[in-house]
Amino acid sequence: MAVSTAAGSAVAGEPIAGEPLCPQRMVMEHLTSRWGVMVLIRLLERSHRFSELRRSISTVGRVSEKMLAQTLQNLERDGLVHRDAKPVIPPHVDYSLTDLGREAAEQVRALALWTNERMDDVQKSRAAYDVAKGRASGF
Amino acid sequence: MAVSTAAGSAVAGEPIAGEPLCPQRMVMEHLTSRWGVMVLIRLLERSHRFSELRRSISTVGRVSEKMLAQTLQNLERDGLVHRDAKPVIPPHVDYSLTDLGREAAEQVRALALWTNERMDDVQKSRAAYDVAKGRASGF
DNA sequence: CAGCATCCCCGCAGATACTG
DNA sequence: CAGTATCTGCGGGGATGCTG
Repeated sequence: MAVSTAAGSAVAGEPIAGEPLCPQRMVMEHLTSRWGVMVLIRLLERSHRFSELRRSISTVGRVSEKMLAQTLQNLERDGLVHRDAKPVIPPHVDYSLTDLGREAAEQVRALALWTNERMDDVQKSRAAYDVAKGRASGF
Repeated sequence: MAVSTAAGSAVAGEPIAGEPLCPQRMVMEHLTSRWGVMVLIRLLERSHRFSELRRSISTVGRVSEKMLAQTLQNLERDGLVHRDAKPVIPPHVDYSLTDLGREAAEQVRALALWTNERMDDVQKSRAAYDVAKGRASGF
């Protein structure tokens, strides 16, 4: 495990760090992230509390609190989600879409719906592709 | 090749591996991946050759050949992109959208266009959020 | 209940080299 | 030209523990 020598970078003439992504790409990432999609779609129906969202989404896959919180923060920062924290004990926080967020959510939902509708075609295409490439699933 | 040392796992009672993502999520990933979006939008105009795509996309950020190839393979496997390899020297490969891919590309483009249109609002929201949180960008 | 801080694994993706 | 193969780093994201 040759730990020493910073090695990497090799020739190096410029920073090794990947470019920071243009701002629009970042919005897209937030909108289409694994849980961003689900959050937006759920909030399109009605506002939800934190753990309400979590349970609701759990039908599709487990969300860690961390990732849900992060997702919500990203969306809030982008002005897509409104966070209403009521100063009571125990804490009660409602999340809802802003007008901007509603627009975004409609787009995202359209894409998600299309994906669901066309899933069969995609699956068939995948199977055909795999067979053609000899990557049999059964072997 | 992904040796994946099962090692550690510490407490673990169940597999450490993250769940494999439902098939629909995988399609979404391909469609909205960093380069997937660009590829679909470019191919919506007209068919492109490999390096044509690469150059065209490079206005937005550098794509490694590896990632472009991978992106195209994913989209091809999902039946969204058609690959036409002409048996000549030097090689000549044309990529174009299938009917299914065209539908997908329209959805993705709509989302991308919305993002561009609303970018100003998002940026303002971000700035306001950062100020409110004390994360001043200048200070 | 709704988070934040910390630790740590493993898989995405860039760089480099080689091929038909 | 249009890819493949191989190595490696870095950071996304899960698990756990603590707080208001």
